Amino acid sequence: MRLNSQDIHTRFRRHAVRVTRQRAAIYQALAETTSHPTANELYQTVKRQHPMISRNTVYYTLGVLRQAGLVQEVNVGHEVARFDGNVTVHHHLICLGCSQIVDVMDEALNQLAVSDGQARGFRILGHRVEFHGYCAGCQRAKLDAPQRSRQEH
Amino acid sequence: MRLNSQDIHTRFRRHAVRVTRQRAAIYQALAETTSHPTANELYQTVKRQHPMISRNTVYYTLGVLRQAGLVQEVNVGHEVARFDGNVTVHHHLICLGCSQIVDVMDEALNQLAVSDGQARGFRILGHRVEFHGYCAGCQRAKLDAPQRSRQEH
DNA sequence: TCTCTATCTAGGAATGATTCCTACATAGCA
DNA sequence: TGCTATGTAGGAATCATTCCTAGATAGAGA
Repeated sequence: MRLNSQDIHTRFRRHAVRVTRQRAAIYQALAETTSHPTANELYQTVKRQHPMISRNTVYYTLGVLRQAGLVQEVNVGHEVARFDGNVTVHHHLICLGCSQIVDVMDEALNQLAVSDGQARGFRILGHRVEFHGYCAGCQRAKLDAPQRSRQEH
Repeated sequence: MRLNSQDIHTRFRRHAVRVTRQRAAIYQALAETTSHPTANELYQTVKRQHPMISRNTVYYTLGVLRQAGLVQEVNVGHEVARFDGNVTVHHHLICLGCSQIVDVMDEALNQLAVSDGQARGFRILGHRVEFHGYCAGCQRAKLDAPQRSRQEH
């Protein structure tokens, strides 16, 4: 989703986040994609408009935006951290073949709870569901390739 | 759960995993705890009986055991990888304060599915639910401490 | 039980994501 | 508009994990 700079300014200030060109560009890059880019991918994208931007700024900014709740971090296995501009409650479908992450919005999944007997005194604030499998493309690719373990991730 | 070396031998061979003292010790260490230790914690534990063991062997062995399905890897946020000797289907309760991970066994959680409309052609093999919150200890600690963001992980 | 070989182990080096440090730049309050 | 707390760039540091390699060993087969 393309955002204009006024939108970004308003959102940032509402969360008490200082607005800089670099931050706006990073947030914009994240808002424009439904893939879940890594910090490095965002760095590469933003560098096209801001050739001087530092990788460090990208990391720092993602930390700021995450703490402000403007951005979400998604982690799959021990892979590199990925980021998601969609901060509504949602879940993920993860391809074990190509590591792509697809958003799943499903009200039923938002209602899950742990029985009191198993909660062990935890105060639960939220939950996240990850579905693991193979996307359509990787299923086709696997027809020719040898079987690999399901535990590979 | 304390396992004798015959049990371990049988399990390993059933999964075509070569048995060595180092591997048995690592697997034993994992079977004896319900916490979810990191590779380094396992290294420290095993080193007490095998002072010459290399950290590399721990990593390599955990990889072998994981591929064989004898061990599960659990990842929370972008934190260090943790391991779980419980390979039955189960889910996790994660403390945002102290990062402890507690197992949740709940048949209802094992039955989740994604609606066809959202599955986007994925063939789903499994799923995992993570509940995030604060354990009893951290709730008490927070009564005195200043509030921290829920997004911190 | 013995031999042989594929696989394991130890340990050091390499990798790569992320964080730390610091001097200069700037957003935005007053 | 000026001032100051905060952000940025960029280089160095950290640290989990992986790679590489020479010597050790599990276990299949004789």
